Amino acid sequence: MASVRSSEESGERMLLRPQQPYSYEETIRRLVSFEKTAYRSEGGKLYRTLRLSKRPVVVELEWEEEKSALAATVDTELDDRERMDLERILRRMFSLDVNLAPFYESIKMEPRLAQVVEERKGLHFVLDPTLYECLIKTIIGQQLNMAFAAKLVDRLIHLAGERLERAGEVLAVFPTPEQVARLRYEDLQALQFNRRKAEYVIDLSRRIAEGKLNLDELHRLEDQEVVGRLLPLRGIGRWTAECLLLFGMGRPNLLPAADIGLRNAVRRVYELDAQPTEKEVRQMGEAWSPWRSYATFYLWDTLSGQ
DNA sequence: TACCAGGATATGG
DNA sequence: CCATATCATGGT
Repeated sequence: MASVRSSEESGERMLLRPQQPYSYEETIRRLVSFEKTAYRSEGGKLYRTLRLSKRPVVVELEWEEEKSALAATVDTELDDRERMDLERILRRMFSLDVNLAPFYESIKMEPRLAQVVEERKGLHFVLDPTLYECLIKTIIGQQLNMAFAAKLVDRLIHLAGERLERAGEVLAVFPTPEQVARLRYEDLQALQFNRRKAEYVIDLSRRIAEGKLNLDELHRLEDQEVVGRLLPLRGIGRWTAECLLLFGMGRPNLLPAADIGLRNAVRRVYELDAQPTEKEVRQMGEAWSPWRSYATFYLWDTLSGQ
């Protein structure tokens, strides 16, 4: 994909064309309502810090309507490797290469879900840039309402990550495992983490920092193998492992059937008298294969906002 | 006030 | 093996 160097500033800008159908508006709407921390939204532009191979940068994102492309701008000059890095990261994060046409075609058989999908045409997953970030954010989000969970994530980032300045504003970078490994449990308790959650987050980070756990190895495993590999770790249950497969890895056919949010959404969309059981959700979800992740994602989206 | 949040674990039966 | 309490806070 072409990247253009601006002559006026020292930064540069690249254009990334997504697989259609793609709705930047829908995708960002969900992101902004759900992720109060990692992204900063201002005047139609979105800011997010990302780690390239050697250094963190602030990336400014906006939709370029005439070219139907995502425009990414950084205020620093990138070398070839960083440029390729950034493009790869963004294409993956914003699911730019995921073709939803087959999903939309197959979902026509499910009228109620088809309605939900129709209202959100082009909505794509936004993945976390790293499996580590995804795992930590998911653990923090366990059991908590999303607003509070976002607050805790924000506090962790500002405590442990570097700070970058962009247009007079300070943005924190999601910390590395090494940075979190250096914290004490009490540091996170002071941020209103409960003791156990402070242990989950720090112990996991230490394990990774010490080289005893390599999350990137998970990429080559099947879904169920990934779950099996993660379950023995303290603080990671099935739900958390599945969230990693969804929001860290973008696996297409996951169904977190026990998830309380999904069950509430299914109840509403299918107008059931009672909250369906995990088993019932699993049975209904058979019909959504091999797009169960996206079906889940669209159902989750019915919960936020409205 | 009570109860639930896009859970996981420790403990007791 | 199953049931229940616990967590730390915000929203309803």
